[in-house]
Amino acid sequence: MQNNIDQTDLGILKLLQHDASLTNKELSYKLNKSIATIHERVKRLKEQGYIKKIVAILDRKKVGSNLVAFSQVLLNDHAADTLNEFEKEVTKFPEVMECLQMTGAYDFFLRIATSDMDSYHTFYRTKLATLPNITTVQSFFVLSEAKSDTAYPL
Amino acid sequence: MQNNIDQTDLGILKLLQHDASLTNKELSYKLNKSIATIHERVKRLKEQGYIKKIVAILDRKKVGSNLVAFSQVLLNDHAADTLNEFEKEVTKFPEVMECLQMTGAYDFFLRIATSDMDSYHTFYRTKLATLPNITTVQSFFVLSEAKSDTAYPL
DNA sequence: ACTGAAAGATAGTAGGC
DNA sequence: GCCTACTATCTTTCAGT
Repeated sequence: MQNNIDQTDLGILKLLQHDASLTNKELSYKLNKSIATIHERVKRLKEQGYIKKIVAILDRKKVGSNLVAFSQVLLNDHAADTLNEFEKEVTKFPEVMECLQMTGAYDFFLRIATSDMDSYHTFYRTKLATLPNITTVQSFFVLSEAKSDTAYPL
Repeated sequence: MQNNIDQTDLGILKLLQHDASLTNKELSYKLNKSIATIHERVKRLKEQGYIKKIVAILDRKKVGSNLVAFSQVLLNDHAADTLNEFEKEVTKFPEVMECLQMTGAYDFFLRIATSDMDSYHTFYRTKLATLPNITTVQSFFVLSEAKSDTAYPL
């Protein structure tokens, strides 16, 4: 944490990462600052990259992503080029929401959203498994989400 | 996917899940509808729960979450009460961003954000490991994020 | 459903403390 | 760095098609 942000900035970040539809007026009331001050802070937090983006979180089942999988991928070669090439190709698939390189027995964790098991199967056979240098893919499927937050502890 | 949404609604969802700072005016231009129509659609998509919330996505390293872990948890008892109790308690920890019940050898996947390995260790010893009925916890740490999206394929 | 236009609210700017 | 006040822009409502 770079300490060029103060308590007011932190307050703004805490609130906006849970609800970015709050107006500057509402923030100014909650944080006891003027609207102009809040406006200036929020602008700076965006410019300096503390706030990367504002997004709408959708109900995944309502938009057809009924099946979410975590697939752990092991490659047969760990040269930088091989890892980069895998990342470059796998991140192109819209089903792949996340691609994380990890410690442990596998190289990557992928979060994959599809409509059902058939379409996961199709994704696996026609997209994921066609990528070069894959040794093993082990997949787990989400049964339920007791918590699903994008907010970091602040 | 319930089919009470049309191509315009889908267009709105596609755009807003990547950038919710788009104004109705900008959406109306991109989707060739009037501002009032877009306004009405967005309002309905929120009311019907397609859009669950609008959030700011922060730069995790800038706000001190330098270490992200996925911890797989196995419980020693799979009665509904035990599972519910675990979920109820573990989701209270602010470090736990996600708690997903999963298929496979483990019961839960937790996404845990801390500032460094020391503070992960403290979290593990003073919070996670104090919960009852845990048999095994296996943790993997994020090395890099080639893709990290909240947007579902639409 | 969609539109255009009015009314109300918010974002963004400027000047001063 | 913070404020008040002003202007520009956007949201929200509504009568009309």
